[in-house]
Amino acid sequence: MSTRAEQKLLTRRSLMDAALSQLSPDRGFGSLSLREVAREAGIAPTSFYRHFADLDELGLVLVDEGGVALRQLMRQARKRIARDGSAISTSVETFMEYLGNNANLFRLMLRERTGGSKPFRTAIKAEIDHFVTELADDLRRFAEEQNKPLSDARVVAEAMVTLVFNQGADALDATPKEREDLKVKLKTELRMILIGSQMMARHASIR
Amino acid sequence: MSTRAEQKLLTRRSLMDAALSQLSPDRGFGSLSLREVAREAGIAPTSFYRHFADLDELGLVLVDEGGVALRQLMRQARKRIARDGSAISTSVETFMEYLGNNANLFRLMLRERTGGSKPFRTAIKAEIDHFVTELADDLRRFAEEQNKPLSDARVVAEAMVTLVFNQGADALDATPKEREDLKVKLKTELRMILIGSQMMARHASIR
DNA sequence: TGTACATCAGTGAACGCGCGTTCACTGATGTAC
DNA sequence: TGTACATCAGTGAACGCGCGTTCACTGATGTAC
Repeated sequence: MSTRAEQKLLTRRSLMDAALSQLSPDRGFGSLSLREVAREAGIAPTSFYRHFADLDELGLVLVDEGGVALRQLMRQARKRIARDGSAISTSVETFMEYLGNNANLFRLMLRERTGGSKPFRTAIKAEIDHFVTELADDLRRFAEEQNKPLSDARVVAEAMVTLVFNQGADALDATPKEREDLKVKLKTELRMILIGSQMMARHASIR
Repeated sequence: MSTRAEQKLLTRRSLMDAALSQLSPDRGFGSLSLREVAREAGIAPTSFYRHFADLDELGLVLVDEGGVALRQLMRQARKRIARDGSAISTSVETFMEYLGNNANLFRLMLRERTGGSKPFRTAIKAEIDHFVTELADDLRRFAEEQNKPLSDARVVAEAMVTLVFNQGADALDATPKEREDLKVKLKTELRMILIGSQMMARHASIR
């Protein structure tokens, strides 16, 4: 690749990192300004337009990155579960680890999921939907392997993802100690759903 | 009450309603402007200061109103459950009804819970925490009446509230048909948690 | 009840500020021959 | 390899805009006597 093109990619990266770095518990993507992001990235405001049509376009690229992170997370979790067993505990640990390493990326996904503009919400919903679908598949496979049938695997997956994401949002702003408590709570919640779903499947098949 | 004081309260109400009316799936409280709200309320921007120190102060009053709505909701649900039974189904129906009648008030509570400024998040968390505590009490009482012990009633209540609020946020932007599907899904999720918690309590007491 | 004064919700002009966006430009990098 | 030209990432000045906030004001309502 040529020097000029490489440099351009680096600047683009700076802009994306600058946007991410300005996110915080107090500030959502919607409160960023183009000039602020350019300033943080160390370029003139006008140069922003060499890379993105507007802030939203940059944001959508970040959402894509968030989706990639989610898929990595899922792969990692599967690998660890295959090795260590204990699906729920391992998944929660893996999720929290990813959360810590990509705090602002997840902040974006967690917050704009409800707060952002239409294209944002749509894009994030698509990423999460994909995640839910994969999780539902895993749950069905697990259920079959262990011969413990599940009722409404997709609903189970959705509920789990909702709980994980919400506790995740809380964990982002929590102290390490609180974070441990959140993990314990989250594992309990997921276990309840799983057991409940298994019981419902049993009763349904008896009747 | 004097005419002047009455008029002042009416204007104050107009400002709060104006702020609420500007909320939408696309626009959070953070994107409102004082001038916009004053315009919508039909007064000069400068008159705003006769009623609130700034927009955040108005927002916090709205959060208080949201808390009142939540407590009403809970009372209403209890009354109906006492009459109709079917705690989960009745609660979900009552919640969705309230959601429809106070859409923007709930939008505020649901969104600023994660997206807003510190005082906002704190205020909303306090309201939700209160709600969770009451729900946990109800769950324990129910469990005792029916002689079906529950494990971790508070965790159950938190999980339920998280799921209800999240589906609620989705329901706000959904068509009536989608809303019915959401209700069914939500009831299934709540049942899973309840059954799961009962099973966990049984196993814990056996051991 | 009538009068003189106090209160205060609402006003309109004015301010400085950061914003997004346009434009014509510069000068280093890349390309054709 | 050397030269002439093309590309294009980054620039700085300039624009109009809506914003939050201040200020001295107005005039209807309220109060004291």
